[in-house]
Amino acid sequence: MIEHQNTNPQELLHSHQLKSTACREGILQAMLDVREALSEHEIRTHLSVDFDRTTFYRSFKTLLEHQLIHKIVLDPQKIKYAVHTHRGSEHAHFYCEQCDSVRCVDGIHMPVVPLPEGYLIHHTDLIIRGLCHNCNTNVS
Amino acid sequence: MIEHQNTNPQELLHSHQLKSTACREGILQAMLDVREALSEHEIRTHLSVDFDRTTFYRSFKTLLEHQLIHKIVLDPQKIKYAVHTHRGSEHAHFYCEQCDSVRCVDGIHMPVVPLPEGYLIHHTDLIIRGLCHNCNTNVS
DNA sequence: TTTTTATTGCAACATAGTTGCATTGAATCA
DNA sequence: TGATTCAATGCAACTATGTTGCAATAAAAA
Repeated sequence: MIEHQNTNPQELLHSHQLKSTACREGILQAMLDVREALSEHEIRTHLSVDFDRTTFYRSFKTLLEHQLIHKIVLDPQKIKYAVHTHRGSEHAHFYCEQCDSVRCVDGIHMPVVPLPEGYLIHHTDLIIRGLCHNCNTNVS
Repeated sequence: MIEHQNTNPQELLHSHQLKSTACREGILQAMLDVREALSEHEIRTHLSVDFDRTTFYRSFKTLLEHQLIHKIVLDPQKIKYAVHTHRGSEHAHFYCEQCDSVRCVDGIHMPVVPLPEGYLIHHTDLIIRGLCHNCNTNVS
């Protein structure tokens, strides 16, 4: 149930043949700490050191390419990143429209989509939008 | 199978109690002509008249709010819009990673997601990425 | 410890979208 | 038909999310 509990950023990076740099480590550490999908801004505020935006995005790109993290696109101005855990690569994401949190959702079998002849599927993204337990029950 | 064949932008707008303006009409006309989800740029090049970007985005916003169109977010820099047809509001989208086209996919039953107690679902987005028939069979 | 190669920071640029404010235009009223 | 009214438009400025080129720097290997 609990992923990467004993895994630190350095180990993660080295196991993927990636150099261990401050920015990459910071990004991974933030994600491992918070256990929710985080935006660039959220990661930035979580870190003590500051990095140039370019460095951040280059780190994201590297981590994405090597599948250490994945990206959840909620809106052009609302992007979140999360570490890849033991879950299958295909899983859904729940987005709470009130508290703005994104959580990975296990136990989903992606729908079998009846596409016309000749279509090839590479990947399927499933985003569920609504209210999380906390925001749904604590009605203001 | 063919939607909005005899529907023109003015009728669409009036039936939704919206003023018929040049920009709104243009956007809808482009979508009805092309029958694919279109980006702002694609709509812009399809139109003869030019509008300010602000006007475009305000028109999108209005059309979205009144559910005449819907938005498909593929990436922060890759956004498409499509007219709402007779399909149910919940349908999947197929994105071809080669030719960059987005098509609405019918006949999908959205997966029933086993969320923890207390969660409330408002909407589900399903995006399938891969190669369309044309790009898959016409291999270069 | 030196070398090599990848990472970093800076500047500049691109796309997608929003807000405030003055002006114009669409639809309604008389 | 013409005046009125409120919404839509255009402009300027700003935000978030990226990307690219280039020189300086740091990480890992020799």
